[in-house]
Amino acid sequence: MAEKLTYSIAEIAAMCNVSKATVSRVINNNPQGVGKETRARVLKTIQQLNYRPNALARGVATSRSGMIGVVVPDVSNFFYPKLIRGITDCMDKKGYSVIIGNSDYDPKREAEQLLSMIDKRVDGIMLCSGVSNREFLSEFRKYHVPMGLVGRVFDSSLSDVSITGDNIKGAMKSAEYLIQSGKRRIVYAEGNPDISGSRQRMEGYRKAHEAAGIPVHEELILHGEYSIDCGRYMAMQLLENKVDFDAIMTGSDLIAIGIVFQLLKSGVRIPEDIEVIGFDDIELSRVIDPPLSTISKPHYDMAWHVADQLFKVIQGDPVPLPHATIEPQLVLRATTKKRRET
Amino acid sequence: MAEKLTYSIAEIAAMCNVSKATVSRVINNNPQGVGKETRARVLKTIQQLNYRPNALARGVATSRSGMIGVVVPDVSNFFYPKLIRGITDCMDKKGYSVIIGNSDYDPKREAEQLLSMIDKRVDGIMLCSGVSNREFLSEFRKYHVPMGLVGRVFDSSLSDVSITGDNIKGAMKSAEYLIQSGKRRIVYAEGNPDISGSRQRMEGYRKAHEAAGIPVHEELILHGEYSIDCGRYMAMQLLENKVDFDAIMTGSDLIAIGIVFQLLKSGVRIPEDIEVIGFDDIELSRVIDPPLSTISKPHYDMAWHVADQLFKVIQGDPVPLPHATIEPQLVLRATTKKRRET
DNA sequence: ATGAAAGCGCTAACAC
DNA sequence: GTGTTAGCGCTTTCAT
Repeated sequence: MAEKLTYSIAEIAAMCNVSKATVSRVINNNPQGVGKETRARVLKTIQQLNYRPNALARGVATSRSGMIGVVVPDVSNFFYPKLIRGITDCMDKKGYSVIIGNSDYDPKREAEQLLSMIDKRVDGIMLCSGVSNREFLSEFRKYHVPMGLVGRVFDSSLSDVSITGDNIKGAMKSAEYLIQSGKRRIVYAEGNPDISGSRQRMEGYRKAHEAAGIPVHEELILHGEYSIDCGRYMAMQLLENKVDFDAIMTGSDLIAIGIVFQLLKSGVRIPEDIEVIGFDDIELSRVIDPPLSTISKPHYDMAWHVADQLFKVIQGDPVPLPHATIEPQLVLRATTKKRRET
Repeated sequence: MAEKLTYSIAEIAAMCNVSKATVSRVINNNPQGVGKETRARVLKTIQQLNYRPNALARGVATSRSGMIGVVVPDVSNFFYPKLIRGITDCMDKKGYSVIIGNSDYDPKREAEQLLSMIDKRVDGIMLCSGVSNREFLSEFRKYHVPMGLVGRVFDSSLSDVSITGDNIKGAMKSAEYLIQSGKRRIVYAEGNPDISGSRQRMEGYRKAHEAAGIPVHEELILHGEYSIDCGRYMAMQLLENKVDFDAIMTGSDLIAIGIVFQLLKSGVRIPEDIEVIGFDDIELSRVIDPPLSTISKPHYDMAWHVADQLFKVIQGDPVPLPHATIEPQLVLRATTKKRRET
């Protein structure tokens, strides 16, 4: 029946013949300091009027907004939704709202998003696959906002909590597996080489070769972008240029999926002729046909974990292990041959 | 060098020997009322101190938060990220931040998200594939928050702007195409039958049959959930129960994709033996192999459009055509046979 | 061009 | 148990 947008604590107070303080106590479920009977009366008119406390006002009064910011490169990239869900699920449980922003891998946009969140006085920020350089990030720390990083490491001063997959080990596992299977000309297909993760995986690829005492052929190293279409294109190039290769590993499932589809289309049999191993284990990889063998990290859980840690930081609780790195697992599905356990 | 989290307008004012009002004028780029020289001075210390205006305080003063809320069933469902991107891209351009919430198709959770956004005093709400009943929605309208609906229609009083694909026509196109191809036993695989979109598509399926004067076989109508795994299961059931069918249409691409993969795996040839048509045209459908024939709506653009309209509502600008319904297109890819245009 | 002051809706001492 | 009061950081009207 209300004709107003929303009532204020003062109006409620007036209607109940109590002070604003009392109403405040009631809406905050403050057990102390308000009589059973008064509380009931206040509660009732709050109910009737559909009163909703103003979180903004509360925010300026307490300097805690009840919101946290999440910035990702692109919500609509297959990789990020699961991450976001991990964060929102965790924060939901804590009573926090989540503001989201896309950077499109552009440091300038990332900075804008971050700053806009500062303006909103978010209580914490989760930065996923950030592209900012350490100079900016260290500048940014001046705002003293609790900061969680997922998918990227820096010196620990640049974030309060973080988690990251061990890209080097992940890529090594992939390469080692293929090498042990007898492969000697393994294509390595990666996305943007400027991203730290790319460089680390590349390092893993090289290390595995080195350890096995077999040479790396530079012409087998491909760079493009993190997309299925790019994978398709890479596969076409490999075939067209009659490149000599006996296996493929990638820095991203999307690339691997594109490669698999394109190779299959060209009559290459997978895994009989060529084995392919992706990286990331996005949901898509499990549901496509053939299911992709890949390097797996528990994204959802990782994101949840950092969000949970970030919450502790916000609360001022101690966080014993703020910076975790988790070792990815090789998941063998249908794009690699079945073989006995070593 | 700052040791504070953030400065206030008062501090800036003091340091510059001006009043808060002047600083306020400067940070709001108010062209009037502040001398060139004073403005420069204020701007300089703002710069030096990395001052950032407090959007919360601004919000309580102006009763405009600069945020809009978006609620979807599940960010990590393949269907929603593109929608969200359309909204965030549009709102970003307007200078708005976006708060996001998941409902998991649960009216209770949806209500909680909506209410939480009211608390945050969002300037508008975009509800995607909402599951609230009209009672709640009409109750909710009491808060007078500009509301945009995407993917669902109600009487126009329940939202300020909306867009929706014509589910009936979409399903009819699908069914008509198959019928004209000579199919007489078309499986219809749908998700949750309680969702309005499901019912509408079902209606399209029946109407097409009716118009063609061919009977609907109830045993060909399947219900489950909107997922690939469910599609797989449905396909197995069809085969196991030796159901007699000659084509399949679905209410969701995810279901169709699951069906296609499973059928292929069981040796059914697609499209030679069985043709399959999905619904929605999510990105996934284009990139998998075989690419899925489906009913297409431009999600990203639809979302952007409603967001843009919502912005107008917020501004108080007139919105000539607040409620749009767009006709989906049949997109023929590899899960239907090539045939001459009719 | 600039300032003083009231007010937005709430919280948090402190007093009674 | 309840009220008073002084902020929180900003905008905005009205003087000057």
